[in-house]
Amino acid sequence: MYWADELAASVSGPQVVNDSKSPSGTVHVGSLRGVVLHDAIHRALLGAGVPSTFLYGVDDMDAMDSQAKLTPDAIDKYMGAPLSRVPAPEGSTAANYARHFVGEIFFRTFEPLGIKPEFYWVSELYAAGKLDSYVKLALDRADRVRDIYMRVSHVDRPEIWLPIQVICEQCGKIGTTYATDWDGATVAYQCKPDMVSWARGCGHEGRVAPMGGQAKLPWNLEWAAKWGLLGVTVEGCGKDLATAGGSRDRSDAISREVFEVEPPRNVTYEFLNIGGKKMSTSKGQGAAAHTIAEVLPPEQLRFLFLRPRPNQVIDFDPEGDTIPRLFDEFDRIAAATAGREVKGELPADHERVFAYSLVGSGRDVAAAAAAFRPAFAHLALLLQIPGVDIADRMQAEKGAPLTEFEAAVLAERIAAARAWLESYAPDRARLAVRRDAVPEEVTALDEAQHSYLAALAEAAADEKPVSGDAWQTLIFRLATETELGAGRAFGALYAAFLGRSNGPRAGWLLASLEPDFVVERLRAAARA
RNA sequence: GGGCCGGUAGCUCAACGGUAGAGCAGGGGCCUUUUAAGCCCUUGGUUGUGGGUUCGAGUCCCACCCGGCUCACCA
Repeated sequence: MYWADELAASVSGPQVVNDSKSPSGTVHVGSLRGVVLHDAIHRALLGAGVPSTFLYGVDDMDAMDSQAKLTPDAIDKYMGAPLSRVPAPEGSTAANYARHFVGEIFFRTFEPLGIKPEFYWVSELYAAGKLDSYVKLALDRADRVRDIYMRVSHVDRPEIWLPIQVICEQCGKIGTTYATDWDGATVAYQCKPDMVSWARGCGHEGRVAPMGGQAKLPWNLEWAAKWGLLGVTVEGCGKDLATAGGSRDRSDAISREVFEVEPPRNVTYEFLNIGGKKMSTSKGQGAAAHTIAEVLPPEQLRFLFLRPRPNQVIDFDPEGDTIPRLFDEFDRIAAATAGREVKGELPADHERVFAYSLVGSGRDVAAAAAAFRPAFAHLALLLQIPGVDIADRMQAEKGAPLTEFEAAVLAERIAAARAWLESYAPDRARLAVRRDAVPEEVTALDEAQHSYLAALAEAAADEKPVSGDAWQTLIFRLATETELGAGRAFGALYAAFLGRSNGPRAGWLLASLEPDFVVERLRAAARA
């Protein structure tokens, strides 16, 4: 059984699925894995008749700790401040930094994927006082928290340490304060200049009631507090958090022992690597979620994450064959789901994988599976040939007019193929006329082919064919006259202009180039 | 050091415990005005190593070797 269905079959009662994101930097594709997985869980629950709510929270009370996106003068002022209080980058209309990066950019990728969670912002939960009871519990039971840190993770907190992070009343930073002395209503705190290396505190000291948004719980406690407050029953997390003695273990223990709430079911998921290496935000290119979304239509993007098991690493190399292969594999699974015979082995639950990859849970899976889908690589090549009516060609391939759905798929794939050709496609997928020089592949041609090129050059100079048809006729006529044969004649042409052994309909290709260039190249290639 | 994932054809990968497969690459074949941007055929394997469970193991268990990521400060 598919893992999400298995999970759905094993729970009882209404479920609350939660996922969250700390918005401190650019959001890359890997971040989408959790989103898609949680959506699949949510859909599996609903499909099994289990009432389910899907929540998505933004941890925007976290301290700003990435200066990559700040201007130099803003670094000093805002590093260490809660993300909800850091201004958005210049030019953005968003209310703050978190709203900009998550609200304006990341969330935009959700909708096309058919993912519609209920969004919430943690800073608002604090401001509304909804987490106050958890803050109080954590402070009252600080000794238990310290014990858990020690026992679960071997992290030693001094006795005066308190599980609370106060926002400095003077400089507004949260990453630089150290709180002590909980008296049941207020804590003392110091805003330390050297608390952390990445931000400088102002030195202010004071007492404050850590309620109503004046302070936040440290990460592990905040996580557990959200579970309690929102009644979360299922929440997966990346393997970095799920490691033994790591974040998840600490939060689970805090949930049970400090807040006395059973933690949610976990689904640990692996990372997505780019070209075998871990994703690097600094490298930028190819990693940002919204960039990949341009090259992969929603169904393929969902499929990317749903085809492998959650705990399997995904290697995504946009410059390799990952993208075309993803389309082909999707189409293969679709064909299998439609009951057609396919080559190769299928995953055990291919029809479930296919269904969950579709955008929108209400869709007719059988009809979607049976729909005509043009092969991605084929499309990418057709796009590069001058004068091809793709819609026409596709209709001919299918043998019937495209349905509205199929036309939409086609449009989606054309856009994706264009984007792919522009940014990631390897040279061998690109059809480029070698304008600079005669391709060296020409030297591999035999004497008959060289004479053919010479003969064609002279015939072309003489007859000046203009249309694709005229060129095509000429090409064939000479191939026959010289007894070279069409195959080898075309091979010679492709070598001379493209440096490859095959290519698009040669007549139309040559007709799309300047006549002088064509004749000159034919002559040069004949001599090569 | 702990955790997770992987090691299967030359390459990239697939395979509810039930005859080890696909794509690409390689080899062979198929065009007289063209979906050769295609199609057909084909070579290729001691599934990292050693044990164990089983009628049966790529798959489950144990140990080990190699590689990758991750955690161990913060979130």
